[in-house]
Amino acid sequence: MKASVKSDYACRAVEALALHHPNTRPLRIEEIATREAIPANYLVQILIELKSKGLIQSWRGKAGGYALAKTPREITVGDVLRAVQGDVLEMPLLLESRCPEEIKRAWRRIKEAAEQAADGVTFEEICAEAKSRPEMYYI
Amino acid sequence: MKASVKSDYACRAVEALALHHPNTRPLRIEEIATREAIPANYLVQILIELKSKGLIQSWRGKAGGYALAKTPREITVGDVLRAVQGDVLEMPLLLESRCPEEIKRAWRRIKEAAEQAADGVTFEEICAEAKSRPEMYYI
DNA sequence: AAGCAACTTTGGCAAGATACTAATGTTTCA
DNA sequence: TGAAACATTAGTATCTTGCCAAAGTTGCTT
Repeated sequence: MKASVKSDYACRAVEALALHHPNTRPLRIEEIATREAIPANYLVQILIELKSKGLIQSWRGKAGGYALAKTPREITVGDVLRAVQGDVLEMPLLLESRCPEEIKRAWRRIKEAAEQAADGVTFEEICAEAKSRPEMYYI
Repeated sequence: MKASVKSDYACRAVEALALHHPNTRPLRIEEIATREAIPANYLVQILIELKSKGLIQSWRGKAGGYALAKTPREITVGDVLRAVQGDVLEMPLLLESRCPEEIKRAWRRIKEAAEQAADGVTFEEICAEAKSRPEMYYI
């Protein structure tokens, strides 16, 4: 089981938007990409997914950009992972009939532990930590 | 983050050996492969890794095969995952300098939760569950 | 000492996933 | 109307996964 770069990018993008919150001016893709050192062309696709899951919203046109669709307190790392990769911990083998039930139970325990941990971290907390670090600049 | 088929095979192989424990006759690759419906040619490589990490032992020659190197109580799902994939939850992005510290902390919390869950499941428990299921046959 | 039955090692490989790039829309606003 | 932004789609190089298979090694048995 390995954490993907994409999931990391998604969390960092949401963090950038959360730090910007509740500023009314939306953040442009390029701004987020630059701040978080994410390839802009890739970030576009991630933002689309986050939007389709209702975590962020966007505006087109001249003064367009992105902003959170909820408060940072209402968004967890688990929400972001589910938006970007379907589930916090994907276990297709839980559907396999050849896997004995007792092994499946062990997998489920690990899956649920990871989910609880991910759902326990809100972006409000993440922002608080970011702001307490003196070397961090935010707007 | 997705659980691999390989990890599942590894757990099922160790379960087969644990159910056989403490019988002195070692289990042959083909026996394990048949019982757990694992491709034998792939299972070979998995067993080698489990052996190199000290979880199982083997004997060559005519009466050769595999057996646990410890008791089922001393082996956890976490041990098997670490043997087969290096870590319960691999997070190469924790080494990335571009990832802010507060996001890394969130990743670590998820990683540690998964590790604790995996380390909390011993193969003694798994065997107990297996033996309590009436449709399960073991020797 | 010969031979066989097992484990061991190595190499290869097809299919899919990952992490992008890029081109071309489409919408909004000045 | 045109520029600036988001949105969509296609392509793609690289890596990983999940295997197969062949050749090698060891130890027991006869």
